[in-house]
Amino acid sequence: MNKKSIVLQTTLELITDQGIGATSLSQIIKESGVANGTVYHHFKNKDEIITELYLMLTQDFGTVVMRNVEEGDIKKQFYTMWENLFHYFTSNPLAFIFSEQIARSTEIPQELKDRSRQYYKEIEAYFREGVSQKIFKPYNTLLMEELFFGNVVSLVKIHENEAVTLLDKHISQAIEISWKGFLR
Amino acid sequence: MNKKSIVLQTTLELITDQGIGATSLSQIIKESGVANGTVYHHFKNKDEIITELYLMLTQDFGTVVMRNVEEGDIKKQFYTMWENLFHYFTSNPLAFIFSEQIARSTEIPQELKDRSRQYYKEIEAYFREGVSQKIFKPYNTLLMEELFFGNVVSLVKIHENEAVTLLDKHISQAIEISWKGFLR
Amino acid sequence: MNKKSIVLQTTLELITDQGIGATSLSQIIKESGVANGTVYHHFKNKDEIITELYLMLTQDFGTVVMRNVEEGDIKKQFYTMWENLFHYFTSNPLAFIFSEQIARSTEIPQELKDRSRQYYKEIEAYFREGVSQKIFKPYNTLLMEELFFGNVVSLVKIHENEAVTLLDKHISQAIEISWKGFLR
Amino acid sequence: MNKKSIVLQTTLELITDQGIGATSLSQIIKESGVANGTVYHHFKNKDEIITELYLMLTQDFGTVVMRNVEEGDIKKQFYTMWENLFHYFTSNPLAFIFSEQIARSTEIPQELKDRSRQYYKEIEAYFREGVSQKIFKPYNTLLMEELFFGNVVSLVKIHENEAVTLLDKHISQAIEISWKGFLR
DNA sequence: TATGAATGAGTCTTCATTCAT
DNA sequence: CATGAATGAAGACTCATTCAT
Repeated sequence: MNKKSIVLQTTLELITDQGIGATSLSQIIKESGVANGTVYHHFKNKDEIITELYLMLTQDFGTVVMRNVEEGDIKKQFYTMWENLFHYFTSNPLAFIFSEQIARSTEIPQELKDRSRQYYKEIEAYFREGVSQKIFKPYNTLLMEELFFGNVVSLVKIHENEAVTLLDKHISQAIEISWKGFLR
Repeated sequence: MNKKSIVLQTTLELITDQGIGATSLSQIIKESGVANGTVYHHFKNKDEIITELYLMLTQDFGTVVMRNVEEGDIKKQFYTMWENLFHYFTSNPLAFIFSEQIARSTEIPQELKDRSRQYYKEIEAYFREGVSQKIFKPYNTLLMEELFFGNVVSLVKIHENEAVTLLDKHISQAIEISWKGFLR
Repeated sequence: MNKKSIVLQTTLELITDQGIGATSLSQIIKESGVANGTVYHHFKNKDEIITELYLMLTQDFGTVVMRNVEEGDIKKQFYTMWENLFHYFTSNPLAFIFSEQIARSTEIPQELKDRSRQYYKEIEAYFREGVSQKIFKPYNTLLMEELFFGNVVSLVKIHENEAVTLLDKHISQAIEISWKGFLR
Repeated sequence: MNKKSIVLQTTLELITDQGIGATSLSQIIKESGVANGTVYHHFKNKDEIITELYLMLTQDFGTVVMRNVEEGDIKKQFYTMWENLFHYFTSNPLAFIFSEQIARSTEIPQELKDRSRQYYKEIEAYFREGVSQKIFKPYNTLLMEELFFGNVVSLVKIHENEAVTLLDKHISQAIEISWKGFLR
């Protein structure tokens, strides 16, 4: 494992722990046991570490939502997509933090944000199909996407909250609530 | 307008603009035109400014959700609560930022967070009532609250997005989607 | 003597010794016994220290050349101006370094440079007068100024050179050479 | 063109642009596209690059002044020497920068400086001859050299100044002024 | 001959905070 | 109430240099 990977890994751990803003380069350096200059040999910037991490984490973001989504049953697809996104976020806490913290941040170049928004395209197509099949009511598509996404996020936040234990049935309930909202 | 108010006001503007983490005391001092020591005369800490601001903004947080919520019709209550929260957030962007950013922040004392979660109590009571009236399906109450809250947040985020213009019908659609999810 | 003056004085000494480029802020801090932040309380920048020093040193630059220059005898005026400039530079080594090092530097705002070039105006008027009195040959005025200035600089450089001792007669010789060049 | 030459060439360009002090090795490496270690393979030091460059540029320094200086007429020799030096500096801007910047710099070993001062010997001999021919007044020889040299430098500086266009007649005037100064 | 990973001292600067007035 | 001088730890980043390949 080379120094670059060590730096990335350390940064990932620190950020997951403390958030992006609270993580200083000095900390990354101290924690990773790598020399000051070594970091700057591999990364132009502190931001570049974040960016690279971001790309690493979100490169499969687009595909993950649609994984195992089989043609045909709209409802079944909904459940799969929902669970995909939920498990992606819970098993990649950093990806979650990133998508929540960075998505809106002005210090991330638009081009980068766009790349992570790619997956919306497929979700949008999904909702359009649901509407044309007369299963969903013809709501505004962007609205549907955002609410869908927001529902998953809500559940992930509950899951993150250490004071609460999330059971499978709660997940089922959440998906059910989410699903019912869009129906005719 | 006294110096203390000036500091608070300036801080509010800076934070709304840049977020909490990116706002330094030096910046507040420079922007407000108030002297270094004056800030420390009124506030023990940088954190105390944030805290005071937070309390100022959230003191009506609890009541706002339940404003004009008339006894009786569960559905009508739902719409009123939803709109209350939505308008509160859109007309108090800072309150929104706070509730989004601070919720997770480790630098805010639990006691403070709890205080802002006060209003949940009333929402919780509302959902319990809806369930007992057999209008809502008996989902987990915390789950219902969070999804309700998350739906409003989703719409506020769309509203914040400068590239999108949110029409009244979209708000209606969002509330409808939100409402339908909880039904039996 | 307040901290600001101490910083300026220390900087002056260090720069005279080592040149501008070789003088670091850390050095100034260590040498002056002033705290890190104190320097930045008084100066926005490292450059601002230099600039302030520059203005301090060059504010009398304009007047110094023409000091004690009595109306009438062109030749006598020449000798006075020459000696004025020479003594100014030798007794203000930093002013000399500045005018040599900074004059051309791109990091000094034009406005600042212009201010120090102010004194040229008076020298220019002098040469014009000498020409109209048919004492000087009608050379290009800018050329005369620059050569005059350059002659003084040459002598100052010899004076600075530790290996050489400059006698009064050498100064006289230099002025004489300088003077004769411009005659008809 | 081998890597060593590339490094030297790049360094030359950067220094001409920014001066010696402002030119870092990192910059040279970045600009030349040569690897880190490659530079250190060819040069022991950062200073060694400067030194080598300096020697490259100044190796003909001594001969250049005396080029085409024919035996006999002192005045004609003077004009030739003057023009030689002037054209050398204007066509080798870096050599000029070096001779101006390095002369004073403490980081250049005395031995190196001396080597560049070699050419003074010939000029010194020239002035001695002029004096013994009773054409020049018996001024101190070092003084004459420095003033002679300084005059050329003054003209080069005018030439460098982008705001001014230097005509042939100005050059003639400058040489004439310079020449007359030394006469009996 | 050429490469680039690795280093750590050093650079300028920002920050939250204290204290005497 | 209000000021601003003073502090020093910590921040991001640059630099010249070494070394294994």
